[in-house]
Amino acid sequence: MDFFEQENENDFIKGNNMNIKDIAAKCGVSVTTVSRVINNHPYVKDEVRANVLRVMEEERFVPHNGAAELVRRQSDTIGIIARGMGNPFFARIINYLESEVSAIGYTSLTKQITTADDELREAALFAKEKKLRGLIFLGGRFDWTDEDAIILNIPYVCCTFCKRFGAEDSIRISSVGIDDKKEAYRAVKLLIDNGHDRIAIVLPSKDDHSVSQLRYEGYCQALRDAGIKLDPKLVRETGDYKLEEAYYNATKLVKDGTDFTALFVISDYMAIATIKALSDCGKRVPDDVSIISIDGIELSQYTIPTLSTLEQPSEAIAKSTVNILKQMIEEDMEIVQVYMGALFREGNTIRSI
Amino acid sequence: MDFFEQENENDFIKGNNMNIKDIAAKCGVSVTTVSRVINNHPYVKDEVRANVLRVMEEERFVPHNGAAELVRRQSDTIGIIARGMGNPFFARIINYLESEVSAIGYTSLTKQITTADDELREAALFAKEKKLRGLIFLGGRFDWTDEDAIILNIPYVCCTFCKRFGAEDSIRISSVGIDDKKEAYRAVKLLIDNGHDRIAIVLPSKDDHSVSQLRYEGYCQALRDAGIKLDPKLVRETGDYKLEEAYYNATKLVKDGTDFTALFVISDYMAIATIKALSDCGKRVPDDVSIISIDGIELSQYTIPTLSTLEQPSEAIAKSTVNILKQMIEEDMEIVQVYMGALFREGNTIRSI
DNA sequence: CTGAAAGCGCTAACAC
DNA sequence: GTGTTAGCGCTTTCAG
Repeated sequence: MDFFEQENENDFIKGNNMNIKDIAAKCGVSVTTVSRVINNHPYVKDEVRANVLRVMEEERFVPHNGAAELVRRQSDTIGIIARGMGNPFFARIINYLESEVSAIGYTSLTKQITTADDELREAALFAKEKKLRGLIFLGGRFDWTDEDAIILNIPYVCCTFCKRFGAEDSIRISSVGIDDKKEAYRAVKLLIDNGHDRIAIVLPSKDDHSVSQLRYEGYCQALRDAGIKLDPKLVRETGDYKLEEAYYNATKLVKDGTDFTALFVISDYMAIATIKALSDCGKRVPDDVSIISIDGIELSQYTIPTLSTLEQPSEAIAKSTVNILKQMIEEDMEIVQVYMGALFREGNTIRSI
Repeated sequence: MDFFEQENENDFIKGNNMNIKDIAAKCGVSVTTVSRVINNHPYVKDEVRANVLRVMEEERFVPHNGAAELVRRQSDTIGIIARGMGNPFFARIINYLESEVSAIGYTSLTKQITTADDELREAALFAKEKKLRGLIFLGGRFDWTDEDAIILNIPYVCCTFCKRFGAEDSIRISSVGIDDKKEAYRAVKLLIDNGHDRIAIVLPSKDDHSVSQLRYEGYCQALRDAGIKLDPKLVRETGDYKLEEAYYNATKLVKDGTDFTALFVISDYMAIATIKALSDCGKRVPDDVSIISIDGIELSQYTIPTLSTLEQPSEAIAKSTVNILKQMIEEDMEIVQVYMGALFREGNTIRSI
């Protein structure tokens, strides 16, 4: 007994880098048996199983998953490719995605990429290097063709961005998210219904093949349907999703002397900077300028005044994304597109005129 | 020629899951040689190397790193254990850490854990399972003893939290961050120097063994040194780092009718909710209440009014963290503690009285 | 400069 | 129920 304790103590201290073989030896069984208990296979006598389990616990043994994956020639890992974690909306979605992935019994690996990276190429490398089973794209741009996508030989789902530009008719991708164009339409219509017709928009780009473009289309459509002529001076492109640029462009919008009474900002995050910019320019929200945006991040409830926004059902989106991917992996499910509705969260940034 | 093209096309389409052996065959060399060019070893004739490289490119071959790690019995991966990515401060630090890790030639794997998780246990599992070379703890609590830490048999450094509670005299951990107590002291002193002596504090906890506790100590010390008696009614513990709780507690502070003219909030993120709460209670910042906090997140520049805060040099902290870990891994460097100074970013939330 | 062969830690037939 | 054995894809001696 003393002997055993001593031995354990030593293993403990030296970091105990044992392998399945050592455990087998210690238990007086074969590696197969140990492997069986690790993987919860049947056909192991209860007492043997119990003993192996006990020894593994004692030795603080953790199997080397990588070796197992090598044999199985497949991992149980799902990759998440995220463009920009700076925006709290994405930070939150990533959280939901990760916990959902683990809930369905897979492991997740998140890779952040920058705007400059070629997401398809990065994804393909990531997938091959880590032998991923599936891929989730978050906040991407969509300018690839079926041809391009062929380098991804595993299932993938686009999260929070849907429509593909270019080959509109043959959309061969799965996606989950809100209908960006529709919700943007709804946001702008809300402003119009409140009597506004000089409605500016602050967005990264009109044609970057991301949600920004879709939301812009919604903006245009809403104006058109209301018989309001689109005034280019009211469209402000920031080039990216940064607060700094949003602030700068909103400031410029005011300084340019362009007349406007309402503002649609592409995302809550950027709206925060916009509100600040207006305030610094001496414009009151909503007395002088009404604001609405999309996303519904937690912070939108803490701006002054509280932001009126269309909230994305982020948890539901994440859950659905992961489940679809799971079905694509396990049951060869077909491509599907899921559109979820946003929820209007009324704040105090819209005034009727 | 036609034949080759056809062949390539097929590989391309079928996902081209080749291995080093296939490449070797295609090049008419041995796997060793291919391995050599993959790992940039010398002693490969230039033209052979060029040919192998070309074929790998053509086949879009990506070596299976996992198999290599298995042989080397070591990965080149550094793990990042993050408690709470919701706070933009952490989101940003993680970004810096990840890019710094890749800059020194390692790969990073980030694992998010919740407040409830036992970070040490999670870390130990993570380390063994992924055969990590080193570990970075972010935003953790520090209530472990040397005994506990023994289960980590790899180097690790704590990022943005330093001091350990409990065994104060034998600090056997590396850490990089600001001196939380000192900077909190500085923040509160700033309020005092502006004539305030009824200074409230909103913080997660007075004794949770996290930065919250350290910053609370700084608060107490500053009051003490100024001869101001600590009033328990001015101390508001939220229990966590959430906006909701910060809002609730700040509101309650006002509703309770406690007299105070200034407020020290433990983090910028929570300060945002606090400003909102005060505003909703009809208190003007800084006219009725002055506010200061610590962190210096980007958003702090977009609150109304602009938050006065002590900015953590997050990029420098991340760089230093990674470099220290690198030296610990590669050169068996000793434990070190690095304290960096925060920078006062003057906003408009402090008023002299 | 190049290759053959021996594993890394683990799983999965296949035999007993 | 249990053990033997042949690899998974790669690196690394050790001989040429």
